[in-house]
Amino acid sequence: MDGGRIDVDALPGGLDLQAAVESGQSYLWWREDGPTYADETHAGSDAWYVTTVRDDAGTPAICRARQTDGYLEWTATADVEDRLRRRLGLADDLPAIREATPADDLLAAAYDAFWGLRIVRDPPFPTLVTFICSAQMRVARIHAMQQALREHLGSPLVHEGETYHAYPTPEQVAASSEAELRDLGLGYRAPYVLESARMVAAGEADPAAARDMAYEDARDYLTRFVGVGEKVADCVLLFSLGFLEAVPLDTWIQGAIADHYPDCDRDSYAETSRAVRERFGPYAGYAQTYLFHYLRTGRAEA
DNA sequence: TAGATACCTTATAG
DNA sequence: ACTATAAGGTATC
Repeated sequence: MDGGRIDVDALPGGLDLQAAVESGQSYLWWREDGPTYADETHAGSDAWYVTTVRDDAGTPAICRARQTDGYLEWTATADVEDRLRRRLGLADDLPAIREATPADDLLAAAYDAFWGLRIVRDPPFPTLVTFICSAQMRVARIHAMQQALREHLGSPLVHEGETYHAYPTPEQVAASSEAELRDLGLGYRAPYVLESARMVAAGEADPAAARDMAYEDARDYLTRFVGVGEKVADCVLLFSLGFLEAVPLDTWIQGAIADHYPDCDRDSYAETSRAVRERFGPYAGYAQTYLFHYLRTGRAEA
């Protein structure tokens, strides 16, 4: 039994834990008090969220965390503070990031609506699988798929008398079968997840290897995994590997570009991506994440 | 190298 | 009830 707490007011820009883990960038946390994403309009939640983390040796641990009374507090089966800080992007200087990004009314409104939302640094393999699963899916179902993968393929762990399941390793997923993954609701993504997991387990490719590459090389590298195109590759770069300039061009963001930033709208993904990065700068991914959450939650009605 | 189409499954709209 | 449509796209032809 371990745990601790952090004064979120001491962080530059504070923290909005709920926004961080329920804004569609991470699917690796779940609420204890009910279905995650069940009510996407709820605000100010101090609910407990649970996830699993692994140390450098691959040993899994449980971490329960919540934000309340100005603190981020947690209990865990091991000392997870350093990993938790990294996972939640607590070192990011939000005011400096916002200041460095060219302002406009829409982006300003998105920043104001969810100030404290931080970009996560989730582990590479689970992030890869998550966003392979995300094709043509709603966020609530993407999350449900990850829970199914945990419960059916992951190793059990006990914390405070409760049994949890670690996110499955590449080996555990690779040892599964397409039929089994289809039964978990992955649909046509099942063979993609299976083959990509096999590639990682066999040492043929490693999503973490992209971390040391130049941005566009890293994006290109990740597309060698099955089921990974430019958009999913950008999600892994932004939400796992710390490439804050990566801008996943999904349907929501493409719509926003067409409506609000038509000068960035080009013929191909690669060219639009480049135009968006030139306009918003090295933290374009932060702008993407705030805009996506703002648009998707319907706060932009006016 | 660009463009069109199929794809699992579920929730929601009509 | 029953059908059409869309959901954080990608692979294939």
